[in-house]
Amino acid sequence: MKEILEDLIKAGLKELWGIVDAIFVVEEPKDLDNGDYASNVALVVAKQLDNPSTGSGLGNPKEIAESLAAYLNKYKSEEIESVSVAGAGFINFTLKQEYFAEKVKEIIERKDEWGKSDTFAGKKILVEHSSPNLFKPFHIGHLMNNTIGESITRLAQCSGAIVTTMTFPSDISLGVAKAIFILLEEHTTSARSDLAESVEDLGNAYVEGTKRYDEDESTHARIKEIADNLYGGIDSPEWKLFEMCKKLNISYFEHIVLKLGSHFDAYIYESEAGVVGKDVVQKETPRVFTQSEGAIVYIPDESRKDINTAVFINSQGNPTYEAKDIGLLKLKFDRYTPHTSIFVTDNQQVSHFEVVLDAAQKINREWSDKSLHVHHGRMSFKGQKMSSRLGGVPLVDDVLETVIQEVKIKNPDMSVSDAEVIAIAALKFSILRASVGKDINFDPDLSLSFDGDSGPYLQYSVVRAQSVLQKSPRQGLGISSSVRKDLTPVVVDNNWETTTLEKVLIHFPEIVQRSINEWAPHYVVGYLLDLAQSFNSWYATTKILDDTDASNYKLALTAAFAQTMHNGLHLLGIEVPEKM
RNA sequence: GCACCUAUGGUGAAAUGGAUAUCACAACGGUCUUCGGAACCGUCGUUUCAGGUUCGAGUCCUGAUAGGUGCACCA
Repeated sequence: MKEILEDLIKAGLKELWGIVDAIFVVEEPKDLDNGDYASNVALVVAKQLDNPSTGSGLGNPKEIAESLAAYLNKYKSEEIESVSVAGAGFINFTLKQEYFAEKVKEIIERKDEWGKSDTFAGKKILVEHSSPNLFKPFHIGHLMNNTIGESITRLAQCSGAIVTTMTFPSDISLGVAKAIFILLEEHTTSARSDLAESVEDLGNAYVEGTKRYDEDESTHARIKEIADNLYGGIDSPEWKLFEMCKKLNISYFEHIVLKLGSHFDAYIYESEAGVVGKDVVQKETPRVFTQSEGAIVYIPDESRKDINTAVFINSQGNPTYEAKDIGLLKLKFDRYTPHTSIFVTDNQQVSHFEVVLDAAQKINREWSDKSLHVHHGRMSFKGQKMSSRLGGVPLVDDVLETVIQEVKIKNPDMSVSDAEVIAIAALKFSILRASVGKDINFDPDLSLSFDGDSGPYLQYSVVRAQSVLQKSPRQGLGISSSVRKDLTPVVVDNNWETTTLEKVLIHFPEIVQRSINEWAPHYVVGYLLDLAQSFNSWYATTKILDDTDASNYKLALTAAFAQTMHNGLHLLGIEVPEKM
């Protein structure tokens, strides 16, 4: 519809003023009372006509809008009810009820395909997120990263791309050597049968190791020896233990990430990227990198005063984080040849990646041109309910448990899995509602509400709609059912007046498109809130199951709503519970 | 010190240079539910400051103020 309107306007501009190059938009109006689509074309064109070099001085937007609207009314396509002018010179289009009924039918028929775009059809997109620090427990920062990364992954899938998901566990560092030192000393590793508890032991060893290293210099020699053996992959008690811990951590990571709704096609470990990165950096010295004080560094050009010099290989000969990222870039592009390679980290790493990508661009242009760094804010905690371990940062397990308990207070009979689905929705929603990049101050006592703007509010609306559909005497109307034979053809009551719900429904694909263009899930969140609200309002004033109604339109509309909400929530990585 | 990011009702947020700045929470008042009240309807209240660009600025530019983050061998 957007394209139809754009073409119509272009034809009008050409016919009336001979303008062919105007840049204008056709969009969903902020307020749907103003029409179903709106355009700012007159405001834009006014400027152009006012320009002395192009002719007359008739730059009054309102008059232009009137002339154009008259033209459009004359030549409008059959779906358009009317074209009018409002405000400073906006052109508003109102569509006929037949058009909305047609869309409702389309939504029901297309099911999970409704809203899909073809922006990146057939293109390969690689998404990296959730990269854990093995040996450190999965904390609230990881949750934020995972939530945003997963949503971007799903947007990418929705864009028609062939998506590969990847994560980059940090498995090796001096810190890890410190932890291994403690574990070797304590011999506690094999004792625990519970996975979570074992992982907790490793986390504690990490903290303890850092402490011992700082307090007791006599440990340094041994810890350095352990680090060398780990970096070198040299067979030794520490190496065996390291391998075992790594395995344990990865299975724990997979377990928790699966619960959150993510799956990873590929793992590239930091230890692996370090070897590759060191090699690349050495080969590109002195062309790209420079020897300095025993280390190999990258010095940006004069023109890049905003980025810093960084060490890529330290004077010990070990690759730093920077070189590991160079290695990661090489591995990503060699293995997956992506059209776009998205990676998600927090804001603290912005300047780090500016340096890395600036250097990468000189090694292989593709590495920087096709990489996209999505960076999000940090999640901090107020609130009293959360126990915080690990230096004040709450762990995902604890947070999730706390929220599940909250859900159960509200509904004690609920199944564990439904409670978990709702708790995860509440958490993910509170992360995705804000634009990516903003810090979130998460206060579970306040900001994690189950009322109003919240994940459970969205879930509730669709659960209720599904419940109505199931109670209908007609069969097979739900999302999960494969046949909706009683809803097609959609029969509309002659006296039906277009509702806000229908007006909101038709814009879903445009919103999805915008989220893909900007890799910004929060547009979907905002839209789904509008959608749920208009359904709830409509629901409150309408009897859907109505024996006196010969048409099936109200059921069809309910099904179309449920489908759209379902598809939208999927993009956010939120599932719909059976009951709530 | 240098660089980057942020500033919107009491609180948390939204807004593609466009229409009367949109939601929710909180507060106050209402719906009295049999298709699910985790709902619906209403009241209250907002763009840090000073300039500038523009027909039009929360949005762009300059400066100030406040906060956050990063700056050589950690990740």
